[in-house]
Amino acid sequence: MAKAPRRGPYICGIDAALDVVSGKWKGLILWELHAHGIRRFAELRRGLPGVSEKMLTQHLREMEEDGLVHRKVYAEVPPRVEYSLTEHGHTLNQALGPLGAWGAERLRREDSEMAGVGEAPHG
Amino acid sequence: MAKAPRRGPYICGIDAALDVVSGKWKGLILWELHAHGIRRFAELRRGLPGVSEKMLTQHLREMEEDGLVHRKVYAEVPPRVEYSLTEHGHTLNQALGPLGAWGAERLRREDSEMAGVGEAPHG
DNA sequence: TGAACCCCTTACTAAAAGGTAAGTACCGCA
DNA sequence: TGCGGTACTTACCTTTTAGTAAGGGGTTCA
Repeated sequence: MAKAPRRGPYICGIDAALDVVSGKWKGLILWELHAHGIRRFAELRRGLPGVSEKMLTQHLREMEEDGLVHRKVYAEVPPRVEYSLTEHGHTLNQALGPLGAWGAERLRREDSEMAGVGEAPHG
Repeated sequence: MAKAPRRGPYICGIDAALDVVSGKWKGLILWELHAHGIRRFAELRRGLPGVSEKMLTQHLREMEEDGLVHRKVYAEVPPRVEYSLTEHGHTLNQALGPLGAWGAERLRREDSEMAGVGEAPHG
């Protein structure tokens, strides 16, 4: 395997949690799965504009190892695989709520600054 | 500069927030600053076992650009620089609270699994 | 004189993350 | 026969992140 240099000795909970969600698409995957309950591979791919199949598989596998997503394979042809959040995945999503709100507010702030550029608040 | 490929077009708030805290030591820096209020460069370095000066400077600068930390330089000799959280830094820290709790619980779970390996909970 | 401390900066290198493109194996449709 | 769809895997390459090591310009301490 030679993979997974992650999962180092964590210094605190933030460390451990950030490790699990760091990855370009993991936050979005979590969100998609939360919003739709169950998604198939191709559905996730379409829901994540710009993701490559490699990255999607890779992230999904890591999240499965981390106990965040459940992967159900149907022994059919053509193949069918369904992804959904485990209970830990759900609680993680809830824990990410405040962070998402903070980020959204930050985006709003940036927009405001954008609009206000050039205006010197001379007072 | 040729730096900062970050700050890409974010898809959602989680994205925007994770971008700001992703970095090996940023979570810890946030925590240190939150716990102590004001810290000098060398104090932070001592508080983050294993961090290099380069990374510390780099992270601090990025967090300053992101409006999370305040950097106060005293025109003294020897130089003195004090770091503290801005208001956005404080709110970010609060938003990270639930995530930290989730991570801490995850660590506890891992410990339990470690201890419980080999025991089949047969019922 | 020399050493340590202060807060960095720079150059070089290694490792990790991510992107591109192609291949796999089987199906239904035209 | 060829195309598109299913869910991946593999190889190769680039970008990003992190680590190592050294220097710099001034101070106080021994």
